[in-house]
Formats: sequence, structure tokens, C-alpha cells
Amino acid sequence: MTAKLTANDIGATCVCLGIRKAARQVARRYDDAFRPLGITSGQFSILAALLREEPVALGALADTLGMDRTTLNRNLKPLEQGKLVATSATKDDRRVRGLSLTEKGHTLLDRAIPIWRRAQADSERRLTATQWPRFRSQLRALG
Amino acid sequence: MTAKLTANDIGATCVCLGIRKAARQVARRYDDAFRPLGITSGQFSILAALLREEPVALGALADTLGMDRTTLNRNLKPLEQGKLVATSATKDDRRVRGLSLTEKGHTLLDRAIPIWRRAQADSERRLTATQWPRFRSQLRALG
DNA sequence: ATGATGTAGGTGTAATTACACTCTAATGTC
DNA sequence: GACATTAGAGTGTAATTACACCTACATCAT
Repeated sequence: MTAKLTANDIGATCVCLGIRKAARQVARRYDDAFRPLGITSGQFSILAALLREEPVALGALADTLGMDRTTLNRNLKPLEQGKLVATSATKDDRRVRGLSLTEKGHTLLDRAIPIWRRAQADSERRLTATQWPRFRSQLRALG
Repeated sequence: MTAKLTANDIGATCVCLGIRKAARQVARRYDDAFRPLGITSGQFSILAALLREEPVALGALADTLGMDRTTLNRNLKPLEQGKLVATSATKDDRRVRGLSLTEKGHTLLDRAIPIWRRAQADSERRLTATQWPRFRSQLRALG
């Protein structure tokens, strides 16, 4: 008899379900926006992170993206095959794999950023300007 | 020169990256909690949704979970193999696939719910009681 | 120096995600 | 009733996610 109430509570209140559900829906919208360029929202995030600092070690980039190291490794494969990202060996530590954007990667990113701005504006509109910064700090608190 | 600033902006403000990053981190914690039972956080969400209403059509369940219909179809495979979920044909419309928990599914869920409560309390603690309901409505606004 | 410990990264396996396409059954039109 | 359209579901392919396990390199202690 409490079972039915519990079931409703879980669906409505579960932090994990709530955030994953929202994440799927948001990602689908960004994926739609980037589709003409042949990249996904996740691939865009990787490329944009590389724009920030190049070259960057795989592990450091994984931390930045809050992603498992091995997940990032797999996600890099299509980007390397598409010649958007390249690996460079580092002198001081031969274990680390330095990741950088290629010329082609930079060019694609230049085309992707205006598209990102539109998708971003659309998502922010759903949150109201004043809510998003607060929401963002809450996302970080969950990390 | 604006490029570097843009790069930082994207990493810090992108709604898609922010929510997916947080979703990965939250899911990892729930996955850890459920591991002793041999299920993932995503599988728990499916089982809990079935507790709410049985039997349920695949498409309707996918909507509830904000998941693509075909994704749910794939995610059901391990649950059916583990005999936690069963399919029943419906009389009135032979296209729909009715999904229900098995006896084994109910038993597992009974053991999973106390674990969920602990993981849930942990996540809510990170958001503060007053923030989570608001955060939840923001997640829904993104859908 | 050499042996222990730790760190960066890769691979095997398995689940999660979803688009494009297909099949089948229901429904609506004539 | 025959045919077109619509709706529910499954499959091919490919990317995303991550744990367990492995290798190679670096660093530290003795």
C-alpha cells in the first residue's frame, strides 16, 4: 500500500533519473543542431575543450569533462579518424598523450561555434537568464 | 584573441556539457550504490517505473523516462535475460508490448529501494533541501 | 641500482544512447 | 472490402559510458 506511493515518489523525485532524463533531452537538441556539421554534442565539447588549452593530456581532459578516462579514449577515436584531433608525444614524460586540434579541427570548430550559440540561447531561454547561473552552480555541487 | 575567451565561455557555460557532466557524476554514484545488487542506476529507473503501472507499453515507458523508444528496447534486454521484466501480449492491440515486473523483479526492487533512499539522500544533501525542488522544476523546463 | 609503488594510458566486455530503416498491425478513406 | 496512411515496435550501425584488467613509464626508498 505504501508501495504505490513509493513508486510515484521515485519517478518524480529521483535526482539520478531527473538529471539523466534532462541530459538526454538537452543532448538531443544540441545533437540536432550540430548534425549538419557531422559532429555530436559530445564531440563538440571535446573540441571546444581543446581550444582552451593545447596540447592537453588525456587524463587532464577527462577530468575537465567529468568523464571516465577510458570513455574519453573511445570518444577520441572518431575524432582522430576524422583528422580533427591529433596526438603528439611529450618530451618530459613519455606516458602522457598530448592532444591537440588539427587545422581541420579548428576550421570545423569555427563553423560550429555560431551553431552552439543558437542552441545555447535556446536552452537558456528555457531556464530564464537569472536561473541558469544558479542552476549551473547546483550542477557543480552534484559533481 | 577572442577565441581563447570563447573557449573558456563554452566550457564554463554550455548547458549541454554542464548537465551531461553532472549526469555522469551522479549516475556513477548511484551505480556504485546499486552494484551489490547487480543492477545499474538506469536499470533501477526502469524497474521503479514499472512498479508505478503494470503492464505498460514500451513506447509509453520510453516517454516516461525521456528516452528514445529504441534505447529502451535495448536496455530491456539484460533485464529480460535476468528474468526481472517480462513481456505480455495485449488483447486489444497486438502491436503493443506490455511490460511488467516479474516476481523476481519485485523482490529485487524491494531490496533496491532502501539503497536508493541512501543514494538519494546523499544527492539531496549536495543541493540543500530547498534547492532540489526548484532544481527539479528547472530540469523539467529543459525537457 | 634495484625493487616497490604509483601514475598515464590502452583493451575486453558490456550497458546506454539514438538515427535510419524495416516490419506488422490498426485505422481511415473510397 | 481494398488501399493508403498512421502507429507500435524491432534491427543495423555507430557513438557514449565505464569497470576490470593490463602495459609501460616514472618516482621513491633503501
